[in-house]
Amino acid sequence: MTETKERPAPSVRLLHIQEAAAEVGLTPRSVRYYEELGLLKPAARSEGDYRLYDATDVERLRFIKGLRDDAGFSLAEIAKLLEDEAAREREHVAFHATSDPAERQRILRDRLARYEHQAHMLRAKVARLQTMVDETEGRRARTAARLEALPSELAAPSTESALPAPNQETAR
Amino acid sequence: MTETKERPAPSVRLLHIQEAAAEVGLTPRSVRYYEELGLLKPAARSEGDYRLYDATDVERLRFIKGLRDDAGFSLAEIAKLLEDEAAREREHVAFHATSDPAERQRILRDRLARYEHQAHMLRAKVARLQTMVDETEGRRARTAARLEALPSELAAPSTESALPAPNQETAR
DNA sequence: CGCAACATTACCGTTTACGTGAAAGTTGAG
DNA sequence: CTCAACTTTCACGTAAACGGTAATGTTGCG
Repeated sequence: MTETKERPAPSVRLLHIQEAAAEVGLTPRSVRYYEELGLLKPAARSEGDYRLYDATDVERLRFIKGLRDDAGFSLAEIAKLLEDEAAREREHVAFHATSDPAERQRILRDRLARYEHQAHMLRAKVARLQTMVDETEGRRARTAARLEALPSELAAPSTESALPAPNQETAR
Repeated sequence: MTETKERPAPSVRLLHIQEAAAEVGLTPRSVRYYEELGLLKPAARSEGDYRLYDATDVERLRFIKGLRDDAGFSLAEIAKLLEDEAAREREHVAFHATSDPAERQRILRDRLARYEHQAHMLRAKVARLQTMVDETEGRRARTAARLEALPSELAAPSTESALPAPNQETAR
């Protein structure tokens, strides 16, 4: 690899908003909107006030998108789920800054509680969704069974065709 | 249970819109809106044009609500999932009307295909959601581990009593 | 019957989650 | 240094999913 330039700090690749957004399948507008709602804050700003995103920002965006698309949460609900996470993340710095073990414990417990809450909500949603899958699966199975049972009737054309439609018109 | 009245036709209990809506946790307004979008049609209308819902209507409403709340589908997506189901349900009548086994088979196969499609979509969503649960669970586990690993310098008289955060859920 | 409670259609208002410019400034490859 | 491409904030526009209200008609219990 020929270095055309020195690479003093390749450690932190900061992305412009379009790159970050594209990375997770969002538009810059949405990302700004999420920031407006307090869902995240770019790791930094350039000299000219351009938003600059790091890896954790991108992951956070991905998580947000998952909550929205896959879990179907509203942005307001997502905001609650991540509520003070931003503020707490600032305290993550405080974690390393403090030497007080009680303080460290408090911070970690807070974080733990949040994750447990998130996992709980998600699992509840998975459970309800699974119920729907099962129901649909049940309907499918019953229909499949009826289809299986059809051939026998193929032999006997009219078993009970004397069933006049009790209601319903063909309107829509 | 003594019958205070004759029960000439207890077979089909038809509900007014408010009863049907309440049954599944919706508002009459939403139910009318869903009808406007073509998601369902009341089984009948009263003499004065009141909407009247039967059991299958209620089940359909419940399914719609599940798709919206639990699966997070938009009403447009739900419309697609149930798309011709309404039309096909009309054909369900045709199923009993026809004596043509080939026709019956076609109808059932159509129905089967729809259920399979629905189950497929739901399972895909469950899978993605499960991934999110796992990720969150992973973060939780790592945080828990770090908490465990905290130096037992807890000898320091912390201001807070060391009661393990009562993880209370306010979920409905 | 009488009438309170509920229903119907029609229409306007609201919130959410962005899209779409406009005007002005910033970046960075060449 | 230039200049196209990108970004900023501000502001207005919009589709989706209903909520509310009005004007009017329907039900059904007493």
